[in-house]
Amino acid sequence: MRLAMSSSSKSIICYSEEDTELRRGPWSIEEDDLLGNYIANHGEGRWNLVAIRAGLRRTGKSCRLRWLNYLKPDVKRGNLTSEEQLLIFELHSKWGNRWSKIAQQLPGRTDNEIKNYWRTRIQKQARYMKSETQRTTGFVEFFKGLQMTRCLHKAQESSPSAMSLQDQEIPMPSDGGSHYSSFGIEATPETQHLNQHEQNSDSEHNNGSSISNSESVNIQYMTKPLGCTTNQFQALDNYDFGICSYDGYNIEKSVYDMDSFNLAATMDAQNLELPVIGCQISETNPLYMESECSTRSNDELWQFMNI
DNA sequence: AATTTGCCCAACCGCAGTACG
DNA sequence: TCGTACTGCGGTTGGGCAAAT
Repeated sequence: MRLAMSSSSKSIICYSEEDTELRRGPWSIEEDDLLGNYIANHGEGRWNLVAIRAGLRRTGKSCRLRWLNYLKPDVKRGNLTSEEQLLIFELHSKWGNRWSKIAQQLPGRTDNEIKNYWRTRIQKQARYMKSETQRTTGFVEFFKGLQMTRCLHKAQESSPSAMSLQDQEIPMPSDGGSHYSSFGIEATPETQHLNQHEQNSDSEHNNGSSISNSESVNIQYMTKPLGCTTNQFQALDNYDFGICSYDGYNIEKSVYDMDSFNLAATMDAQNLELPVIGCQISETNPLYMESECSTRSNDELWQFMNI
């Protein structure tokens, strides 16, 4: 009789040598060795056979998962870089929860890892949105920021030379709009309001477990387009992407208690019209976007509003 | 020092698509 | 064509750990 035991109580399984009961829970070093050695000699695939022939009391699915998420040599460890975070954000806005597809664009990162990463940000966002003061502004402002992001991308794609966001600078008010000046985004009343809102949220949340200022909306960073160099992302290291989990409205209500979030009323209050097709660039200021783009997010937003 | 809370991550589950006999 | 097995994917769970209380 052998006793297989891990720190997880659920994975304590007693079995005799002839016992065929499948093991569950965390993998032991011995199991990792068995699987790794087998795949090194025979290759991947036919996971049920792998499990049997490697002498593992695991399902094929379990073996596959362990290999792909942990044992595979090119699996990258450690925190996601700012570039990776931004790429995930962008790809998620394009593809939604297609984690495996997103993971393909991030060499060495697994879909599980990306999914976990995103989920933690979703949770942060859910709590953020639940905050009474955020309820009337946070989501809408964030959504507008997201739309500006996309507009900037589209504008860059359509006219890269004219849209050199790094080189151009639009004069901005000395306060209120300072968050947006570095990317030449015009400080609309909404953005100024947002800025004020950020300042308010500092005092409201910094002394508790709620989202800190570093997790609140900062369009300066959100609007950073893809394709920027590494050093241009340095600031991102100090800015968690928590707020970027704009899909927070997809969160299951029973889990995140989003019942109280009256988005429809919020939209009405903010005169945010949805959906608006297209992305237009102001003639007088090429860097100012008529800020609504038709996006998947809009579709989801409508779905959310229909809940 | 003890307890609670929140975050992170590994692993499991269920489902859908595909391959194959 | 149908049934079964296998594979891959996205959603979910629960334990470990550190920070907060």
